[in-house]
Amino acid sequence: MDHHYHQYVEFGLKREDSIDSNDRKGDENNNNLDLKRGSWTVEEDFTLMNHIALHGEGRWNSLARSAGLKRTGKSCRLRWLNYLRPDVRRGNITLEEQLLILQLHSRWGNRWSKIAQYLPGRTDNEIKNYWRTRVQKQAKQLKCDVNSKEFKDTLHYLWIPRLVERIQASSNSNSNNQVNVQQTNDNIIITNNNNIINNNNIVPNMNFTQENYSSTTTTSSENSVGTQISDMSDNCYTNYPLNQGDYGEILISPTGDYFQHGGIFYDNNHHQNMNQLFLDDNVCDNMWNIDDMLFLQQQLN
DNA sequence: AAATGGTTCAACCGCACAATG
DNA sequence: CCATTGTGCGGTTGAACCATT
Repeated sequence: MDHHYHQYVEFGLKREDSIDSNDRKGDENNNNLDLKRGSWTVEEDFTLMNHIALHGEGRWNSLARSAGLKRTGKSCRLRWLNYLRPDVRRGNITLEEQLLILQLHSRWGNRWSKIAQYLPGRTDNEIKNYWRTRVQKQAKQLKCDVNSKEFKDTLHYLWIPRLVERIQASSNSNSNNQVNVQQTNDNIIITNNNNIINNNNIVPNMNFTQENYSSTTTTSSENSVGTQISDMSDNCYTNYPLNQGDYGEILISPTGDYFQHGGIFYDNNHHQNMNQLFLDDNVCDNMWNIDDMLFLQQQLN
């Protein structure tokens, strides 16, 4: 079970790092000695959400000041974009998302924000973390550099086909959206009904040979490199220690129509996206279907 | 039960660039 | 132009969590 809100554990400073030079400049007229760092509290989150709901986002330094937050503008921006923003998706990275990340990274490298543009609701930070904690970890276990040809081959010939296989397998359990995967000498073609996805449109230099692809589709996670490739999709993002109720009980009215903090009530009809932040777990699963992949293909063309 | 080591991910930093005046 | 301020990005950190001993 995934939850939208993680835990709040600290109400004080965790870090006493020096302040970013730009932030220092930006806050010279403020009292930067009061600047707070470290984890955001529930109160701070609602102050920020309140302020943005009323005044919009942007101009983060002045926003931080006028909202009364003892934070840098940068910190407010980051908190909003990576966490509080209503359309931030949380929870498991789906198979389709994993496939996209691998493909787009092979095309653009560490252009996290660019990659994130193609994964709605995912932040560059989250994708970067996924890459570092999952993909780089695999490279480490294979005892090869993440940028080496050896590892890239492993990605292309083993990992990605395995993902495609799993996507196909999961689609087979849904008879309304069956996916077929065919391979040519040059690329993989994913189809559902009359639609076609040609992976060459996504990653021009990613080719799969018949031999490589067929071998991986029949040997599951075993592979010819001699090292076990763990199944990334099974162990990611499983630890969300705080129940959503721990947060929601504070905020959501018994009817679910309003939530409130500090005496300010929010009309669910006008801020339903914010409530969705706490309530909607269902959105997270199967968001990317084959039609979305087709849409992506069109966008990339 | 306690210690230790590994993992995760939110938050930070420094820098580059854009916008503004 | 130049200086200042604001924004965005990629890399890095470290507290909390988890697994193992």
